[in-house]
Amino acid sequence: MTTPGDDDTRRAILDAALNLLTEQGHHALTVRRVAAAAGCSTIGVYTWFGGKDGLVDALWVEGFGSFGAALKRARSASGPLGRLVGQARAYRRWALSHPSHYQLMFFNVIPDHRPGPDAADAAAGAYASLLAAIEDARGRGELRHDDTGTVAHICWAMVHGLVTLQLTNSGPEGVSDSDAANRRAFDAALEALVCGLTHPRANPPADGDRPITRATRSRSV
Amino acid sequence: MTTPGDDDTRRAILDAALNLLTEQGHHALTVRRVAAAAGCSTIGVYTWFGGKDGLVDALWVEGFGSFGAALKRARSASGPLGRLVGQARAYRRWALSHPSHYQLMFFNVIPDHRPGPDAADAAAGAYASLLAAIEDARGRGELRHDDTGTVAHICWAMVHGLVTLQLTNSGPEGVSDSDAANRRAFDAALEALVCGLTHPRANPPADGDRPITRATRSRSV
DNA sequence: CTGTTGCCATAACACTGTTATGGCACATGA
DNA sequence: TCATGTGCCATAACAGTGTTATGGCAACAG
Repeated sequence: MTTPGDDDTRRAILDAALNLLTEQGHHALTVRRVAAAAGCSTIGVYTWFGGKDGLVDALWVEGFGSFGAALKRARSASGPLGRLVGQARAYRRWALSHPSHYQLMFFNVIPDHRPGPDAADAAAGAYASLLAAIEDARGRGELRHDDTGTVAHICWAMVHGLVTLQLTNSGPEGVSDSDAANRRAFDAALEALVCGLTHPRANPPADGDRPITRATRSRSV
Repeated sequence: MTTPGDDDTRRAILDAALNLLTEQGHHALTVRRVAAAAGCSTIGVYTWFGGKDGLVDALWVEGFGSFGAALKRARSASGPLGRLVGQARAYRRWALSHPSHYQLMFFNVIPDHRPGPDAADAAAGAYASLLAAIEDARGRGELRHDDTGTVAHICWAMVHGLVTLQLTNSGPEGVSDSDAANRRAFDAALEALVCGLTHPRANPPADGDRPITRATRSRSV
């Protein structure tokens, strides 16, 4: 790995890739198109990034850097779990502001791409501020649950699911169609989740179902 | 559209595609490979499905048919929103039993694929049973919210987010690594969400943040 | 018998990621 | 100064992708 800054072609390629990603979406992320936009041959992508996977890894690092910084900058909202709620809003704001980048990082949109160690480190850095917010809430006694990892998993899944439904225009009703309706649903979901994570347990868990077994997997749907 | 059953090559192609999808994943869904497995030439995919997009649409119809039937068959769990909880468990069970099919339907994994009308209808059929379960809970007075669409959106987002984190092995902590830990997190999330959707509002919503504006979109991350 | 229609194989096109070949510029050592 | 090597890169090619133009063959209609 060369020190950043001494080679402008590497930066030109990365900028061209970012440009194509945000302007035209992930389907425009072609080695030939990136190289043409950067003003070099396709071989430049291989000398500087090792191939398309390495270029996507660099986009991961850039994306999770910006994403994690946005989470760290998030202001606390009022009410219990205020820091967590502020991060959830910042999460949504970043995802809706960088839809193509978010899909690149979370939607498995590059076929057979597995993030390398640098990309995984960048992702872990973004997760860190979420864990810090939960530890903060735990210190204040606002949380019902003991397990920080479980609470983080639940919060991430909720916000990721909400953002995903809006970005893909899917989901049961036409909520995703309108930005205002989606924001109302987002606030309602946040309120319900905060209520469920802070209230003392009122209804016993209903786990009367049998455990999931992988043996039920069937070939033909 | 020809009537189903009178042409065995169409069925052979569809079966071959299902086989490749479940056995080797979506990256094996190649027109040439599907045709070879079905014992015909690549042109068969075009005469019977109009191309790869049509074949993926047919896989959508098959998948949402099985998925929606599993949701309709879901037994009610005990406790409030019992029918909803039962559907959530059935949702997770189907997704984990058909991971490749679920990714095909929800992960945007086929580049530039937009579902056609048949596929969209099949998806809407799966959503219908969720809406019915929520209407059922509303009739019993178990729900705090009035808007059925919003509640459905929240529930779908929660379960979809949880399933997605497990299928992609992502998320903040190592919860996704262990199947047991993931199931515990799933149950905890369900319990918290049920609590938040049924309890009377205790904590006022904390929406002191400014509304999201699309103008904040920036090109360079 | 003639014409039309439906199904399909062959071969090609444009595109993708990747790499072998080779050339050029520059640094290093004798 | 000259030889050597190293780093960067363009050209062209490879295998693989979705798609389609061409044409052949069988079955049915007039």
